[in-house]
Amino acid sequence: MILQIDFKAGKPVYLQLVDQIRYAAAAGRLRPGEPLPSIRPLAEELRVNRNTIAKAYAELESQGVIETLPGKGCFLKVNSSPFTKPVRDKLLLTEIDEAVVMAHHLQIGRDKFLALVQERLDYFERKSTQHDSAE
Amino acid sequence: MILQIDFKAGKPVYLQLVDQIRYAAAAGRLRPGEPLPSIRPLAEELRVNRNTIAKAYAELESQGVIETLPGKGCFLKVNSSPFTKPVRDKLLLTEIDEAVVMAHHLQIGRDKFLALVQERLDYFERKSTQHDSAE
DNA sequence: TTTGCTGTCCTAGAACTGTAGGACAGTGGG
DNA sequence: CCCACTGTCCTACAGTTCTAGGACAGCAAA
Repeated sequence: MILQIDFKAGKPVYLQLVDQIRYAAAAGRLRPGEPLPSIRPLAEELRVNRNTIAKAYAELESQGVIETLPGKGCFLKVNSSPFTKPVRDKLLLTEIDEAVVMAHHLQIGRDKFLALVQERLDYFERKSTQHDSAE
Repeated sequence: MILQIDFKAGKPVYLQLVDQIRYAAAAGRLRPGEPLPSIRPLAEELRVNRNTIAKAYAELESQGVIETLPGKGCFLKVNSSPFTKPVRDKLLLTEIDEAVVMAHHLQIGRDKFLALVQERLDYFERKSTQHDSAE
């Protein structure tokens, strides 16, 4: 887990961490069951308060991405997504709609949009299978 | 333009308006060149300060979605997107990646994801052509 | 010009958010 | 048990954000 934060990015540090960890999990760079860096050492390394890391982990836990074993640490969840199917569908639909609306305003056509989507799906799929076999 | 705001949604009012207008434009419910509701009447109707509406419009203008003609009002832009191609690509890619990462964590597979994307593309396309011809 | 509309700038206060430090609770090896 | 580690809760404060009201500038019809 290589985590980097940008203090002058405008974006809150804890959200930068949330995004990076979500992304890393989707790319297979962080695998189910694997432990996340523990809060205090990571806080020291990144030069932030431990509660900033704790807040990121709490957010990830509420999203069902990680789980906390009291006294042991935080781990990437094996079976992600604690939400019901309708809730999951709604969450995803919102994201998809945002992308589709964005494409409209950027005047990017259906074909190019679909090509980009497939490209990114390939990218994440390739990455995660790489990490499954080798690494 | 039917705009509705939810004061207990947690989301800032001006952002609710930005989203609704972007969405309406993408769905063809608001067409290029068409005027937006003027600030003061809309503010009164929605029971918010005029600056809240003004802030939403300012944000939309900075996104290249609408334009302001001094003394006349705000109108949906005809040729949207004042950004360069690399910037547009990066903006869209960010949105797409968010959706793809979300799908991963919701354990929604590639096929269902692609089906949903196409469904939403169809939805917006259909809506906007409906509004082009009829109504 | 006057009137009434359009959006805009400036300022201010209330509310919220992000970050931080102290004290506490669960776990496991010596 | 005791110590060193794990994460958590509580409180606090600085900074930002959101919303709001007053005064101002551009446009157009009477």
